[in-house]
Amino acid sequence: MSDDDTDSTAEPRREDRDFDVDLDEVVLDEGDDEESTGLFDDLLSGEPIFENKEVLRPSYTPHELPHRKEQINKMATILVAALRGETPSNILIYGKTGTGKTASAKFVSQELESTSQRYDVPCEVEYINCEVTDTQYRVLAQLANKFIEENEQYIDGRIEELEALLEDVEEQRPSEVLPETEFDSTDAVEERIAQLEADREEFEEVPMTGWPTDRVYSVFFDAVDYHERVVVIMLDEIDKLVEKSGDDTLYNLSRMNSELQNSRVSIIGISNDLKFTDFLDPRVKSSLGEEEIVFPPYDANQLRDILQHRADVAFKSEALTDDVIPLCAAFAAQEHGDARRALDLLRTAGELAERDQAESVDEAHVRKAQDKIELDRVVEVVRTLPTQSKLVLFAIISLEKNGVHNINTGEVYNIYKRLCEEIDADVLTQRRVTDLISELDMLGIVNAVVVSKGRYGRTKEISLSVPIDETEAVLLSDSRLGDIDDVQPFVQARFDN
DNA sequence: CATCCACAGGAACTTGGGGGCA
DNA sequence: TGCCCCCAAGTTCCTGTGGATG
Repeated sequence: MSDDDTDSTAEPRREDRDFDVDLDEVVLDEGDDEESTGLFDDLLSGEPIFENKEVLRPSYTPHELPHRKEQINKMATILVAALRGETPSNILIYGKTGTGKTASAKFVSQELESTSQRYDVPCEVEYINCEVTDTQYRVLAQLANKFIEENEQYIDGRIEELEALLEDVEEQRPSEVLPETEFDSTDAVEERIAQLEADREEFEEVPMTGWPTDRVYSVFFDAVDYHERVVVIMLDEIDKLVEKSGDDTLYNLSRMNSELQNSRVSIIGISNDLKFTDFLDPRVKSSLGEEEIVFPPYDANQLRDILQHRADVAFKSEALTDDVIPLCAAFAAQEHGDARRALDLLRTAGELAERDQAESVDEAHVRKAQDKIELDRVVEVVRTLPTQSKLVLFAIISLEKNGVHNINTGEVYNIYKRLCEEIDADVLTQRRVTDLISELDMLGIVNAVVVSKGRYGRTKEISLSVPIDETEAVLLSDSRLGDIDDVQPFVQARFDN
């Protein structure tokens, strides 16, 4: 469902990053428009490099996950309990971005669900990405709505069965058919159908907001408990949830089992952060961490394997020169063994080669891809920043442009205030601005270190960690910041003081 | 060695906008 | 309509602090 397009285990990456590829492609038609035909012919005639680009996209879930057999088997051994109708232990999965946590977990849960259908054991897996759904209310609401949907399907299924049963009864004698079922008369069957229909009417969709949380919880609880089954709740990026809204959600989920009548709940938590359990209530911690599985980063050799696997499908044969895959693997291995990054790199390199109408992808394309990915990321992050953060960033850039290095909070705040007045924006307090600076730091746009300068106080030393001109251009393209004429006077004023 | 700067950053609170419900 | 809830962003008030300086 909608999960697949939000499955990123990585940093915020709100949209697909292809948006600016289109921009570049538009530029292509400036040069060669002598003929009205030929625009696309040229592009088509070049031997295409890709055979099937889809398998390189982050959203693609492979059928095979090299070098993850051990972890997958461990998950499977824990989860078979569900197929025996028992409650599986809760699982905590650790691993950095791009180590295949989500892919493996999704793979296992797909297998689990399909096996459970074959053996006719009621078992369901629900996936929630806590980076998107990051409050207790939203998690519960989303789960409640999913289970309500499930229940409606379940009821429809039951009603169908029962109606078929009634038909059988009409054809044969009730005494021959009914004894094999739980019913002793056709009336009882009809009653049950009416009951089910009434139940279905009672299900109430949980609204996005408005209800008290405990009401959402009880709707969710009833929905889960409606019929017998084992429910596995998969919480991706669980550390984000704990960070933002505490461990109440996890506490509620983990104590559910003791109150459920018909069903059993088991939780799979997926985390980037090894230490996030430190903030948990000890009870939650012990119940959640019954089983722990660690996904170590891939090393360069493993990455090479993975890339090779996919490249065989993704590219035409001979489309890659020999050093492309090792190089992609090496770059990604430097980024804590991030397979997603490696695949991104390979795909982007291929796209660049395609655009150059090159015969094959070579080392230079990979290096260009490396730069492009980083720049795209920065552009996207900066572009989608809230106005206030943009102003703060702009203040930092202005200082940097005027040769001020090791900028401190006070300086940023002063420039920021002037910028706000200039474009008639609300001026935030310094307290808030320090938070905004910290956020920029976490996004990797600036680098902020707290230093003590003795008598001259304690402050953050801030420096820009992205290309200055490109970033400035992105900021100025914002409709509100576009009005700023020249920053010199502001910064100059600083020196006058 | 104490002092004291210039903030960092935690906690509680407010504001305003999403909504439900009787 | 008035009262309830949830949430993000922001404010107010506050205590804490590393180390050059007097």
